[in-house]
Amino acid sequence: MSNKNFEIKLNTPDVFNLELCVDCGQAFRWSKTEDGFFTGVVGNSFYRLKQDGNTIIGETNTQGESVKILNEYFDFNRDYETLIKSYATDKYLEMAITEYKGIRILKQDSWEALCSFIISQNNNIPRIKGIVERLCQNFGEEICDGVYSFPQAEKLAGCCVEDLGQLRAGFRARYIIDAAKKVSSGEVDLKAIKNNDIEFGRAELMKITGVGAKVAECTLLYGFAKMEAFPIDVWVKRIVREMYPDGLPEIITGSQGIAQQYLFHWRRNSNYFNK
DNA sequence: CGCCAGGTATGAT
DNA sequence: ATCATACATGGC
Repeated sequence: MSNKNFEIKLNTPDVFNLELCVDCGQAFRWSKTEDGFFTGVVGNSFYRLKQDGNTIIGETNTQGESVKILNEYFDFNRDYETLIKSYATDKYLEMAITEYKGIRILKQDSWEALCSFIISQNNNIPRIKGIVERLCQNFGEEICDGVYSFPQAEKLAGCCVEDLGQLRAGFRARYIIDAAKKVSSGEVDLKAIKNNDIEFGRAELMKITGVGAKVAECTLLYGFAKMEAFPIDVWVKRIVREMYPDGLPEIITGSQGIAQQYLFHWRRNSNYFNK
């Protein structure tokens, strides 16, 4: 590919860790290469990124505003330093942050997030990535050599379950199609979800077969940047039961989703739990 | 091989 | 309303 190189200087490098951001179970299109770069697709652009202290070294296939796009994607204007300071008053959040500082909630495409988290249900992360990759390979547009965009809802709306057989998505295939049909027809209005409160979004998304409370929360958090969304999966269930039997700490109110990401990753990966 | 995975739909109490 | 079970597939 004909690469365009760029650099991003981070104002607060201590609250950004590229590897943690793209590999903490919130996005499924990034992978690490032998040379320490992370490759992935944002919108219709392919990126190769590497963090070196306060610098992100980048390459992309498209001419354009990569820096601006990634500033938005990584949500660099959000003040994580202040947030993390307030979280540190809670014992367990403090432990999670100490070990995994640098996690941020990415601002992903709404439809991609919805579709990805439909696929995520009762599934494991490596396999989710595989299904998403096959979905892109089979139904997306080739944006550079062997790299495909995430397919539009309109494209999938015309598919039947058999058409998705190659994905090996199992029982989730019909859910993907139902979502594609309802989103492309406007029966589920993603723009309206963006512009309305979270309760509206919950009700709207749960019109889709295969979207329950958990997938709806994930979509609202990762696909609509609604930081008050709080997905409860098996790991968060565990941590609530073990650490917060009497309720979550008050300080996370308004940014529960961010706290959730730290706790999720910590509970799932930390040796503190002697996994 | 068996248990489990960033759950949800469905049907039975 | 709450609870049990099936669900496709494959990671570990």
